[in-house]
Amino acid sequence: MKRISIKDIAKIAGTSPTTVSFVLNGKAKEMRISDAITKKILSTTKKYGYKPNQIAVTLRTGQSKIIGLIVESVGGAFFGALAKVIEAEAQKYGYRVVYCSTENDPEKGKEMIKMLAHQQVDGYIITPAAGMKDDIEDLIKQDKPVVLMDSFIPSLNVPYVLVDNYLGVKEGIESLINAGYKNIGFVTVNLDLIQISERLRGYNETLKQHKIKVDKKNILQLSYQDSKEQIVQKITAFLEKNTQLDAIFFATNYLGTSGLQAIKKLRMRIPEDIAMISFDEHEIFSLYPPGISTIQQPVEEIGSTAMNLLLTQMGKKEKSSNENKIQIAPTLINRASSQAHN
Amino acid sequence: MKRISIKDIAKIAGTSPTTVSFVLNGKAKEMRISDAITKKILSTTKKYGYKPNQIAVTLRTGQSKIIGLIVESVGGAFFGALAKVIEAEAQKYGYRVVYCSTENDPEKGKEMIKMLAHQQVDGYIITPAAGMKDDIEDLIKQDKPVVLMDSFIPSLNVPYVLVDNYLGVKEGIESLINAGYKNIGFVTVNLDLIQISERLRGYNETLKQHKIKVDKKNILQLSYQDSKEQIVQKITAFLEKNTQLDAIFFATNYLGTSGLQAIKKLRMRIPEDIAMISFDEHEIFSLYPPGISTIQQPVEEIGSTAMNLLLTQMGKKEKSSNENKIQIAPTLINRASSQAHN
DNA sequence: CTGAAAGCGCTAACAC
DNA sequence: GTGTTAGCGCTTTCAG
Repeated sequence: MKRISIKDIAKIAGTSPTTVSFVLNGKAKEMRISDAITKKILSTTKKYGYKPNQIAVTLRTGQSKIIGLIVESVGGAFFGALAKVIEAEAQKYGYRVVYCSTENDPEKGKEMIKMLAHQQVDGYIITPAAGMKDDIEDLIKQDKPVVLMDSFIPSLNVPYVLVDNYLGVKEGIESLINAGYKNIGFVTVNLDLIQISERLRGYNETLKQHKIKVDKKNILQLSYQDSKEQIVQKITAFLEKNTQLDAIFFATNYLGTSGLQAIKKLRMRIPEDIAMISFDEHEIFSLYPPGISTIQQPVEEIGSTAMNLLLTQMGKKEKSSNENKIQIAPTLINRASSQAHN
Repeated sequence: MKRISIKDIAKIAGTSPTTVSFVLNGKAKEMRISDAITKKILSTTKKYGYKPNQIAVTLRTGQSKIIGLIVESVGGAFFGALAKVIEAEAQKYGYRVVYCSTENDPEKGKEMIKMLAHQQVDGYIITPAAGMKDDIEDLIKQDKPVVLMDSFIPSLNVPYVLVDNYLGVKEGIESLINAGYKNIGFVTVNLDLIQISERLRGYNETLKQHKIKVDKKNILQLSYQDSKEQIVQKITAFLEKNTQLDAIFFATNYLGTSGLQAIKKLRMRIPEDIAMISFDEHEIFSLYPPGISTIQQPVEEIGSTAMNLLLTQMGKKEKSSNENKIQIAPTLINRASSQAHN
């Protein structure tokens, strides 16, 4: 059973491919095709379940109606929520979305960009890693619409949207300070990404603003290469050594869940022995006793903003603002893990 | 900056598109193209970074080299792990994977199939929902390779791979019985899917095999429509009413995590007040005190098996076995939540 | 050994 | 109002 083509439809309806094409693309009015033939075409396409071959359409028009979404990882709760809102928004404008993950490997990221380019993708939403700069630049040179998300590349003049990482950490640290915690540790990772360095900056500067001396040994910087077990191991050692800590801030949710394991292993109580806040939400944090405070990213807003920036670039949507470098304020979810306990 | 085409390369290398195509597709030897011109072509393609336009290739060859993966949800840990192994396997054979999610909505599932079909996808791996039968049948009629995963449609003769749901529940229930639990509850959902009904069958039959009377009021069947809050609410009520229960089995991981919340709300201790096992792994289960036992699906094996079945159908891989309806045994992860406590 | 040319299914300028 | 036709970029048959 071979697929039916526009020619077949034309033949059956006793007309030409042109007319069929016009009718199907809603240009019947414009081209003043007669009602009779319009109806005839519509009914035969319906009857035979004809749908245009998108590949041919793409080749002919140069428009694939596909948007490429390159994220760090397609596992993960962040991606799940994001995909949903981006897909919904895209659909409104007749676009589809294809997902790719880089697993934080710049090589893989570059490859994904190339692959999407060969597939003639119309626009890109990218969570950029360090090594991807040149490839993103190439896209720009080719006039391909690009939006960066969750991070950005300072030297590149490309629209982006991300959470205000500095502000998020600041709010978290201040809430700990206000609850009476004095020795706040910070666990982060050695990724050379804006969002990570902004979080560290949030920690350092907030402490300074509150006249608290920043002590290097209160900061643990893990390697991205570390396995989950290694991370737990290192956090455990860190907590054992730094008994002066009465609170700890984790810069990402996977650090936070690893931290939870370490704390559990040490049989420390939260927040009595150590208070805790993690960046990024995770189902575990709401469930794990006594409830872990988090800095929640407004995922939906990030997704829809990214999509809007992209659609604007593609000329599908009115510019809603001249701003195209956007930081969105996160929300501090206050659970028991960061409360005072006197 | 327009993209460079095969014609341009031919012109620059002083040859014809044909020759370039042959060289690029590794047919230089076969066609006995001279070494000199082969080298010339290779160097110019490299120099200009030429890559064939996949859209044109697809149109011409009818092969998109893309596999469509339709799953229930692209959030979720199951999907994350699955995507990774499927993508890796696909890449070995020069295929790409595009993901779609149905969110358990048959309408959306049908739409996704159609969409992939218009994109000329070469093969499908589908997690089928009830309403998708006709569309899957259409695919078969069009000789499109299809593999079902995680579930199957009994009336359809299509290769599939899924975990042995019956066996998984059986092992879990037996481990509870062996630990001395007598009144084992079962929480499930009203989805009309093979894997769900098999899990219930596992519960019913295992009890019977151990001469335990199956009591209807020990079974809670939730609606798929229920929100997370409603589910927690209903499980809470169920536990409050059925105080005779000393253990409970959750048929899926989202039921399990909801159950955890209910148990937490009721301040019941695990396993002292109630023992627990959940189908499907989830990060929470390893972390939540005292550790929740689970029936773990061998995600990697399911993914690679599905991929193998598909590649075999597409004639890309030797048949490794004549069996194409495959059930894989799950693993019982024994944590403290299902241990005896006397 | 290499190249000309047809054609995959569709759109759209241009005819009539 | 409707049809003819020329490509989009590529592969592949067939003819040199």
